[in-house]
Amino acid sequence: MDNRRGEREQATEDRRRELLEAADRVVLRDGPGASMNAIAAEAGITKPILYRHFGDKGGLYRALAVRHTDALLAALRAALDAPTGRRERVEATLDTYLSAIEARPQVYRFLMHPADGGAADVPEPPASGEATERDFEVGRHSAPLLRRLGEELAQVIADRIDFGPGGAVIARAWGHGIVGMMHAAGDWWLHERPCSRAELVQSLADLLWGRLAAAADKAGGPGL
Amino acid sequence: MDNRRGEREQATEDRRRELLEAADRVVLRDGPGASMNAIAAEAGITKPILYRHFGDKGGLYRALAVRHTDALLAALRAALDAPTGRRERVEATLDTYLSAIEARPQVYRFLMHPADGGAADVPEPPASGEATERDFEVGRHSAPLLRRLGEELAQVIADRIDFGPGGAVIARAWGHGIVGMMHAAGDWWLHERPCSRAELVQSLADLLWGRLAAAADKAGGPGL
DNA sequence: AGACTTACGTTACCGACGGTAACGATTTGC
DNA sequence: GCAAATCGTTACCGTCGGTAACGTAAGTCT
Repeated sequence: MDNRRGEREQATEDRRRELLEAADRVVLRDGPGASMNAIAAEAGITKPILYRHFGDKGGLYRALAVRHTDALLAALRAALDAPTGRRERVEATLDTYLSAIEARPQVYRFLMHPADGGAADVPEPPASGEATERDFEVGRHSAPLLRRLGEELAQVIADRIDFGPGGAVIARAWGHGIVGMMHAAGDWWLHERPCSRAELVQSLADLLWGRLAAAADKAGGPGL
Repeated sequence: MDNRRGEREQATEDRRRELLEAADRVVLRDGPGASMNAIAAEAGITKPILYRHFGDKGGLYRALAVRHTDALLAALRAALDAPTGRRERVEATLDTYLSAIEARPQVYRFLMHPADGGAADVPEPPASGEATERDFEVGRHSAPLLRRLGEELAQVIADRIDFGPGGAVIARAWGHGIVGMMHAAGDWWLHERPCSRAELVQSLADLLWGRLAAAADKAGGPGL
């Protein structure tokens, strides 16, 4: 029985995995606007099973997001924990993040970007009208993801940098701020590719290193 | 005739305004999940009129967003153009942004935050199921808004700071990065209110001023 | 004045979506 | 062999964004 029970649980977990992989495929193919029907079809089953496994669409998405996020978080943590100087660590972390979103832009867009129709050939539901454009409700969850990253970074900062009293709040402000900077700059960069990854890393690290304060005013500028 | 024509145009523009105000009311009341039907009802008309005026939901949203965004942009530009020192200007800009989102959090959430149900009493469509949770497709447009802010700031930076050659790209990276920082930190702050506005402004300005590079390691920390 | 255009407004509808109820199979345990 | 639980289905609901078709009042032309 325990045996049986264990086998069952194992089986359902395997099933879950399988469904998640199918969902992954569909989301990567159809973009964030993938419908539950489409996912079910890809998995070779029908909707109610999906709902039995994940409750609702948000549940499925959450499971999907956790999968992808954990890998990214692990990579970032590794970069953050490298035994090098602070500047090198910051650069490595930025580069790790940018590498990740560069390597799997569709995953990135799915996780972070509310909507964009990351599909190659079918940006919108094939025929009929033109834009049912149901999102995957990604927006509902992308913020939590960024928050998670921000809190994580805040923790690292608080652990390593000695602010005075009340430093915890500063560390959190910095954590969220830096994550937001990375996110926004990365999003822009991924979209326009105006420079190499290394150049962006340098620019952002320079910004974080106070180059804004140190930079000279423009010659012919308005004076200040 | 020209007279007539002018009157007509004026009338339709007034109508547009009126509809936008109604939409505004509904969005502020029902949160970003407001439906076209609800907006039409609030305006005392029916859907097709909305569609004739704004094309589709995105059009309505865009018109709504422009209204609110322009004011914010103007305020930010004023702060950015103040005849003070750079640090003061940065602080003033941050403070202006935070003041804006603090003063009208619902508007902010509508513009920037994909979904959250900013409503006070009716977070989700009253009866029936529980979560139809159609967003206002805000996610589709919040990115453009942030992009716009980022480009705007990039322009200011490029105008005022003298990078070497290739400086335009650096300025844009900084512009988007800083806007992202402001956005993420502001979002976190608005949500948790962990400190006063002034404190957050100081923390972020310090971050931008290179305090990360200058800060001392923690005493008992892992060494670096 | 009476026909004609033009804009405004309506009702009624479409297809797709998220989500669920109700009903078969098929395996499991006694 | 037989009940129970599990896996899967079909068929459906309500809501949504969006549109076609139709009516109506007002200004325009002859």
